[in-house]
Amino acid sequence: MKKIKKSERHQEIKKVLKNNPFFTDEELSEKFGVSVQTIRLDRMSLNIPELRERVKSVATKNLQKVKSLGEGEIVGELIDLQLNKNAISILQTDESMAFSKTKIVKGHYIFAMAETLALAVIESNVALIGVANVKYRVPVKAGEKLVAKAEVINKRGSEYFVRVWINVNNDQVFRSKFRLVSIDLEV
Amino acid sequence: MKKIKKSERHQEIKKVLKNNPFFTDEELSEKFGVSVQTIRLDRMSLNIPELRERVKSVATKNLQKVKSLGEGEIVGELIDLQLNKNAISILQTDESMAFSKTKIVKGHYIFAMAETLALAVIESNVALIGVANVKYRVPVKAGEKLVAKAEVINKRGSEYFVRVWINVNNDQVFRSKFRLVSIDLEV
DNA sequence: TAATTATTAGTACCTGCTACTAAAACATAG
DNA sequence: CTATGTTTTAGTAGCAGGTACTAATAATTA
Repeated sequence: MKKIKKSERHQEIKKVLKNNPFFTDEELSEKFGVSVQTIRLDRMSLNIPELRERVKSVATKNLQKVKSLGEGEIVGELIDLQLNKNAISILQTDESMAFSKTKIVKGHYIFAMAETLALAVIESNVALIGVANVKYRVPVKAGEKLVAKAEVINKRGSEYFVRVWINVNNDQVFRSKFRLVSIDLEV
Repeated sequence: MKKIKKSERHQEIKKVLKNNPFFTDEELSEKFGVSVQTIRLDRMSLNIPELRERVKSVATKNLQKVKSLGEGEIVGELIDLQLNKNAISILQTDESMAFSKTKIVKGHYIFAMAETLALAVIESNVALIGVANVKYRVPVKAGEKLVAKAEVINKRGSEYFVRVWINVNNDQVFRSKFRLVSIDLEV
């Protein structure tokens, strides 16, 4: 490790911790060939919290994200539901859902929103077995608020057909038709 | 807090820490009206690591998850790529991707796999603007290994058409056609 | 009632810090 | 070259949230 200047080391520390927040001060001090105290001073002036706080923050941030895709949850916020008839959900998009260069929301977020709403509108345990007429009409930009509407359009035995539209300000950005079937549970 | 038995407390502790791993032993001891040492013994016999380890594990797990859906990454493992021609990826599914009751893999994982492979096969920066002929043919069970194949079937100006199939043991479980357009970047 | 199981108490030690004081090393200007 | 300021290093005390251990006390059960 060749000797580098304070300002340079500061940049490096920020970079290193950005893509791996799990280094202790001691490990960093070895990495940069300076004392632990120097690393502490560096963190102070860069307003970087201690290891345990960094780890905690990563843990809590992503726990929220995972939970929103978890058991029984729907992607977005369910604001209206008439079982076996129709449902409405909204989803506030942000940059974490988008490609960082283009700021265009990744398609599977939109799809997940539609899918989970389609599942939510049916009361029983269903599995998605078919999707038809899917169309992404215009790209969604990070920050736009999506409104999804689901409508059960047909039921044949244990098979349901659900249509889902997603709009931004009344402009349709997505639409599709889902085919769902009830699943019998053996517990 | 009424007095409960050891076994009952054990179940409760597991449950509590499952949906919030951020409690200290002291907080748990207050919650259950027992001493800190009892909580420690409980954790020992349940093989539950200490707070800091729990936090760290949540953090690393979710950091991986975020990274695997991050910049330029594809869902699954890219095993073959001929730019602008075709690509193959594989994805080992597990229970974390499935509905816990039915063990059926959630549709958006499959969709994300197809979408990211379609994006990967095109060299430039593209946005997904259309999907057609999507079909989930049979449900995928947790544990099954998905093989996705993408093929560029047409190119009109900045617009690409990519077909993606996903198979489990040569049985097709998904197929679709993506429409992608190049994006001009202003940095 | 005795034996067993569960709970509590207490001590020493650990990691990865914070907060602080003070000395040493280095750089730069006059 | 010396004085001044900046940067780095050293060292101490204390904290949170533990581990690992010993030992005593309470509650259950045979």
